Amino acid sequence: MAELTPATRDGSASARIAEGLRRAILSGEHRPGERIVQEELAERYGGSRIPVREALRQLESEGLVRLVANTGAWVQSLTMAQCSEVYQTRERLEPPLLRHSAEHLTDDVVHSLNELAQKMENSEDIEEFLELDREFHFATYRAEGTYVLRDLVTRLWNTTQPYRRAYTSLVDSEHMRIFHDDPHMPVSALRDGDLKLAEQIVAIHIRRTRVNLERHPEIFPPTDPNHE
Amino acid sequence: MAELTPATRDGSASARIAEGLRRAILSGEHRPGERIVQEELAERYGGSRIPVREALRQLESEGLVRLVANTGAWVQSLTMAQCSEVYQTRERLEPPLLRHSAEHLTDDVVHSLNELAQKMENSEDIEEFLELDREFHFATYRAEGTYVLRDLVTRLWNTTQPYRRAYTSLVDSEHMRIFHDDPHMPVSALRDGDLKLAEQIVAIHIRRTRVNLERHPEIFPPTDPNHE
DNA sequence: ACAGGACATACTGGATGCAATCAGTCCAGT
DNA sequence: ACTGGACTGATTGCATCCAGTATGTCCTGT
Repeated sequence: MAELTPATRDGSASARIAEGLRRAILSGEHRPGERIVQEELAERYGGSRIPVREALRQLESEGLVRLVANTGAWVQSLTMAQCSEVYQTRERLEPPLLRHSAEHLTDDVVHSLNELAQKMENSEDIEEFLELDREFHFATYRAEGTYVLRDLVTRLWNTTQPYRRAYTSLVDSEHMRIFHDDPHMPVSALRDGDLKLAEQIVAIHIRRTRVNLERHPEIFPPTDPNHE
Repeated sequence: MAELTPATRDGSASARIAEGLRRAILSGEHRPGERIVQEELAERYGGSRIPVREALRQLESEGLVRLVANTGAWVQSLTMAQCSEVYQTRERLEPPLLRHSAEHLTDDVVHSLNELAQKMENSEDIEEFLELDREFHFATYRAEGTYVLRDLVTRLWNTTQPYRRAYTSLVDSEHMRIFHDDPHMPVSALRDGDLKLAEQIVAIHIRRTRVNLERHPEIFPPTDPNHE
């Protein structure tokens, strides 16, 4: 009986730290390129450096943190090319994910999607908007039987979050946001059962965001190619 | 000058252990569901449990290892559904990756692809075949300017490696391998510059493997849904 | 004044040790 | 005989401590 895998739980300290730091990075509290000092984190989360280091390893593997041996940790920063690559990948993955999910979509979810779309339109605060946007997307991707893909997409979202933030605030300051995307559109398509259309809307949305990001190289670090 | 990210190197011990364990899992030395004991690894790689734990965190994030708090680590095992999902994802990602790469393909690479294809046809040993197959694929994916996507595909390959092994030996024992795939086909397509065809060949190859895997549920763990 | 090198500081990497938790075993009670 | 509970061994999680490395500073020599 020793070889069966029990249900997953998570080691308290290191999991807590990983979660907290991930949230801090995604919320913009730490910005790309910023130095992360182990001891500060340890103190902040009330522990020693050991669980901090484990958390950093995990976040490194998720692409949120960059570790250099004997030197330190930094919040990961992407070049424009890398960011584009992530968006191109999303463009490939999210439409089929949406399709999978849509087949199990309940009226409840459609209703809450509508509510979220409404809130997004009315949102004035960028952080709130980003939060709603994320919630909106993952609400549509909440299918049974898709774990791998959803996890993958989540990671892609996470690594590009800082640039989505920068882009949103840019577009926002140009008072362009409302023209760019109407979140009601995909919901209508889903409600009408027009999956093909919904897929296309998602793909176009992702592509447009990428193209617009590529128009703003000033968002990205100057030269540093920082590949592995 | 303190906020610039230096070039990446890797902490010796924990990186070495992660690499070694990854290789051991991929080579089939450790099989899915097998228990991993920290102290054994520490002794094997000549270190303490600290770097072992960091390595385990990393491999967990890569999907090769499964950690349960206060309980232990196991080599990750996938259900058939999860494995199918990975293959469906690969089917989406590898064709465009191939296209990107093909644009930078040199004659040298095409030549070595041909050699690899030849070796694969002549290979009698399953482990050798798996090794060649992997080398073959990643040789075609060696493009400039695609890091994110290649890394992603590598991880997908890694997590399904044990099942690819089981499948190969199954097909092998049925003397079916030669009918299933001719690695010369995609190379010809690439040499002729027919990217569309090459993409299709890759997609079909992945799909066929998935469908065949789905015909052999005995390869996978019996019930255990082990989601996170 | 400037370049090169030695020193000091700060931080990371890793080892050891201890407390906490889990799994399997044995025993008692029914 | 079988179920339930306490116990023990094994293993993980974490904190403290020490060694190694990198960075920034200061000093010396030209």
